[in-house]
Amino acid sequence: MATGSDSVTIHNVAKVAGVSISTVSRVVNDLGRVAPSTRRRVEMAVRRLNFHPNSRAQALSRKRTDTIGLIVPDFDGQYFSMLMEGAHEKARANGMHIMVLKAKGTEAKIEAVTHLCSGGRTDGVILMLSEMYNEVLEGVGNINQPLVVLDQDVNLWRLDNILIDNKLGAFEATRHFIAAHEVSDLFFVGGSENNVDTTERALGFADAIRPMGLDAEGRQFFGDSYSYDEGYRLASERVFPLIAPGQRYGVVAGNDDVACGVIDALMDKGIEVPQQVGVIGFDDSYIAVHRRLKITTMHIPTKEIGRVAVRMILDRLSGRAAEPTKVVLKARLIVRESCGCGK
Amino acid sequence: MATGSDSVTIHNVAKVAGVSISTVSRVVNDLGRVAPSTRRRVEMAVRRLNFHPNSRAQALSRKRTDTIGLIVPDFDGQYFSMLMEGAHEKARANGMHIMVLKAKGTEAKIEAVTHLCSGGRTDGVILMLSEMYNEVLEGVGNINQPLVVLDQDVNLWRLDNILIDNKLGAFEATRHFIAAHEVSDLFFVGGSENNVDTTERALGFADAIRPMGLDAEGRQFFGDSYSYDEGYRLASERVFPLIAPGQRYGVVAGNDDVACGVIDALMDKGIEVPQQVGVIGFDDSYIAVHRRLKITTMHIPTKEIGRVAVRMILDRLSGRAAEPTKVVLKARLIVRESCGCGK
DNA sequence: ACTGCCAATAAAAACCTTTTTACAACTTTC
DNA sequence: GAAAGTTGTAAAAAGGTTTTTATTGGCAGT
Repeated sequence: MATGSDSVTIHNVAKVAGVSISTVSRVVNDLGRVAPSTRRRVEMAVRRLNFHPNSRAQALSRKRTDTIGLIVPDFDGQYFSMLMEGAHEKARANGMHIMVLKAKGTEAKIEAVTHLCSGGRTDGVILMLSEMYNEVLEGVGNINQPLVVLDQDVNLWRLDNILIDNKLGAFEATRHFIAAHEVSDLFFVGGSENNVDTTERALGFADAIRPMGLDAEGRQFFGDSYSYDEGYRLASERVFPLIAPGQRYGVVAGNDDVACGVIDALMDKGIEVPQQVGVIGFDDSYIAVHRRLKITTMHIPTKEIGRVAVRMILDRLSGRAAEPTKVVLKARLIVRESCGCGK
Repeated sequence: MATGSDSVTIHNVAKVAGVSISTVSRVVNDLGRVAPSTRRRVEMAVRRLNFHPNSRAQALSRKRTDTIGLIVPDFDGQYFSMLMEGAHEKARANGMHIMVLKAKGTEAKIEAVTHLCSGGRTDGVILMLSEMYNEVLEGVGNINQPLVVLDQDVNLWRLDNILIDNKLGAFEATRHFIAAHEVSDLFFVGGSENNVDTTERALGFADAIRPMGLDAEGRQFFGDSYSYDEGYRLASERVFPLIAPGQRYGVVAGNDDVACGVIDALMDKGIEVPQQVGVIGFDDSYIAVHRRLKITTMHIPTKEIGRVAVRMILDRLSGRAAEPTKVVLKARLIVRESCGCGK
């Protein structure tokens, strides 16, 4: 059906319709006044020639690419998928596209942002930042495009910013053990102590157990990373020795991977999970519902992060937003089985 | 450090260096002959002004965007992440970018391809196709860009094509039960019977059990979809009644999700997995190693698919490739615990 | 009937490169 | 020492839009 062979330009349409190219442009973009009869003739020509405006020329002329850059440290995991989902949805709904770049480490991130912004490859950039944000943002320097930073509080930099309230999330997870299960003691098993998420979550945990007269000291265990193996190791070596028979305990894990490791380690040691020790994870990742024991976890509204990030860029592009905005999203407790509820 | 305020053009550089813009272009792109002294002056000016060629203008002039479109039906799951990983890696290594589009359903896919190709938003497109490929490819019509189709054999369409040998994969999985475990009977639990992957895998399964004198009839069970719940249901209702005590069985599942469902269902019925019934999954997804019983599964080289897809587009763009190419990649058995090995 | 205004459209400028063509100023070559 | 080739650079064209400015014809007001 389509006539193949590309490159039918606005000039061709103009010639066929017997008008000037500016008239074609006005018809196609639906602006300015055009006589109904002229409009009809142009539309006819557009259809007949199967004209599609050359987006490269449009980009040059309009000084924008209708593209938003999304820079992430990694493609795997629930987080990226959901972020992508939200960002893509919002972007497409506004005629924009998403260009994805992976950048791990400070240097790579600086390079990625610069690469996208400098030549005007994008109209705005969403940057997922983990540690070392100061170095990255310094390296990026004055950017000429809207930049939204995810996951790190970059207050000082006067940038749009989206955060998850990790502290509150961990607080609520811990509170669930205290309020809904009669635990006598609680533990936090995290990822790396250098990871900001972990430290915030640990803080929320500490806040929640304090009213019980418990001190965080000796109840928080950190490892190398957010991983199944670290969870397994920490639970075997640190948590297990503290479990006394006849008592009920709660473990708040740094994320779902760690939670899985913790559960399996305790089970391997002969502890009954969740009857004797309940476990709550973090992130509500895919694995939380794909195990025999469904994991109670804190859901992070990652899709919403993606949506909001794109909205922020759109707002800034359209001049709607004036001041840098910080949006803090709440994590939500999803009660399943591993805490001891239900089953 | 960067002077902010964008829009320093090649003209500015030319003026500062005291040369013409064509000379600047030749220096920046490192082509043609330029006197060493001139080169030095230009490079100096470039650095001083912090000049970055406007990529929009480049795109218009060069008639390419250095962007490859990646159209997928879904963002979640291992498959997308790994595909992205491979495609991004190969693309960036060749100065190209990846623009991601989600399109579910025939109409949406046609629209996505057309949208990307027609206005020259991309230089080539990778299209992940599930069912109904004829409708999609017909709707797309004559395209003016390299198009690589994944996962569906589109031989007739004279397009570049990447496939996984599902039949062989299932054959090997089944053979493993026969060769390494002394099973007396085997079952295949798949997703939907309309899914091409499923039917191919079922075929491989049938081929493998035939030499044992077993017939596929009554040994293959299909459900609505590739899901945990379907696996659980089919295992409870169809497989479990066929299990006799004292015998050893093997189940080849349509994918890892289904495998998980099968395992949990059988365990819930009191069957010993993997001692009495071994299970092998498909896809080597994340969940395969994040359960208590590690799942033996067929690894699909998804990252490689991404790499090869980009390479194909690059080859076609550079005119290296002449004829449409079909690449068939093999799935690989990853032996873990659920088949009965190891543990 | 003339000025002034408005609607509809055309013409031209701008966007910023890359690439082709043109042109000097030197080197060779015979 | 003139014709032919080389080298380094400038000028101009091309790429396809959008947007601004100009132009035309028709019509109302006086």
